[in-house]
Amino acid sequence: MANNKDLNPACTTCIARANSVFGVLSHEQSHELTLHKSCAVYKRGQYIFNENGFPHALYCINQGKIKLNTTGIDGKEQILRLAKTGDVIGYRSLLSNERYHCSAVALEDSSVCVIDRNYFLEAVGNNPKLLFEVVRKITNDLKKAEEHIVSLSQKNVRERMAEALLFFKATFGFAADGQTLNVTFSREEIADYVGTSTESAIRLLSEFNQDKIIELAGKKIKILSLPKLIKTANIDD
Amino acid sequence: MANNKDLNPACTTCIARANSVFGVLSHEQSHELTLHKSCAVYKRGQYIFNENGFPHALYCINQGKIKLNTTGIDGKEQILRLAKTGDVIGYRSLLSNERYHCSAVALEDSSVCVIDRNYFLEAVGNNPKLLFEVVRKITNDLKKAEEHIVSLSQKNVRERMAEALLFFKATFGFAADGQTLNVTFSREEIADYVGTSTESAIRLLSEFNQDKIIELAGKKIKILSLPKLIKTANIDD
DNA sequence: CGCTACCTTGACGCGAATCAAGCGGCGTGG
DNA sequence: CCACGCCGCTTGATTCGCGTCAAGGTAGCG
Repeated sequence: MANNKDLNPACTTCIARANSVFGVLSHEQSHELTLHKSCAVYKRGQYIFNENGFPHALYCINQGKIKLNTTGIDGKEQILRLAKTGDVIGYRSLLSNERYHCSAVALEDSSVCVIDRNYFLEAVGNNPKLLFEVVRKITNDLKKAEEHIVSLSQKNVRERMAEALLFFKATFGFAADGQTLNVTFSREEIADYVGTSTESAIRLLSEFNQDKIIELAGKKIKILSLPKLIKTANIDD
Repeated sequence: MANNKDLNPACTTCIARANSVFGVLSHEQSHELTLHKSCAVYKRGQYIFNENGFPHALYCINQGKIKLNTTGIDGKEQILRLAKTGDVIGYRSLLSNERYHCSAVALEDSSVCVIDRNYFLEAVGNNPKLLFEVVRKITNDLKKAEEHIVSLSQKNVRERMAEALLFFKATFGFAADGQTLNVTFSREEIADYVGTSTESAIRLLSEFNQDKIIELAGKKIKILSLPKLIKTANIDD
């Protein structure tokens, strides 16, 4: 499924851990965590886990970007969440003890730590602080999902496209130039987040380009005017 | 805000508790819970809590039906979740320690137990079983929200209306006749769940009525053919 | 160098929102 | 007790956003 590199970075010195839910672990606990995980590398497009599969592990992104998506009508994909370095994925299904209801796919070559299921469940059972961290993550996911519901219900595609770009920026930030989104999607993937057709996504992006809101260079998207983008997204109050 | 009735039912003998997250409490713990809550009655349309307010309590529905909704563009409402007897509401904001991002409104006259915030937070901190119950609830909310996202993205209004009726049935069940939905909404409320205009909701309901999928009698909705409804909802696999 | 996958643009048609008008029931007050 | 007014429901006409189909163009890769 994925190339298993020899290197297995230690959680104690992992830069990603600080921003992750495991930031609350003591040095000793981090060391123990290292003993119960292994690290794997996934190339762009490879699956970390699969819709309908049983969860056997928790995944912590050591370095990279992941999308969580699900297959809807006629095989059309819907991107539900995005994850970056330091994020964990797969906790929802682990905690609810269900099959995955979405798949995790690498958006770029990524190295991901695979944490043993039973170890994780024991760890959260014994460490309320850690469990609360995970709970905070899930409540945040729920909040974002419900905001997405309102957008899909009440906004038009143009507004949702602007929102999507703002969401990508909030999640992955900018590249070194401080303007270009630090992530690349195919047009279809953007459509899969916005909830529209690929053609409409393309049309809107090139409209934004003409309106000098963004600047396109292949898959690179440079945001020229954040205020214009916010206004286009019709974000109130 | 609400008429505070004198009666304060004991959690130890509460029928609703069995189906609620508090089902895992011991007799003694239930008794302690009784000491940290009070019961209030809300009439149809009254607010239990309000968007943007600070959470001071957890609410457990002793008897009744509640909708959780949020205000979007131009004041248009979006129904995000529904709750019935035995359900708790307000846990998301309590656990994430944020303001409410939606309001809770009584769909019918309801009696609701108000559980002290600090007591609840202590209780889940000391009782991993209870916390896991709440986590299971949130993960389920997240799953349903994400399914709703896919529907809003990929299905047309007709399919979503059929899904909505199925969802109402799954949540509140049937009345004594085994066919009529055990809940009544205004046409506008139905539209607020489906994510459409009131007029479209009305048109679709009367189409379903003509197609003998449902039968309308005022706000009562009788489901004549569950299979037809499922087919109309275009539920795959 | 050619194939494939992705991107782009145009034309067309339908679904559904919006606007507008009328109906019916219910509560209130004269 | 009836009249009035308000609110929710219903239906029709019109408009237009956006999805779909179709036809290239382009870039990366074997």
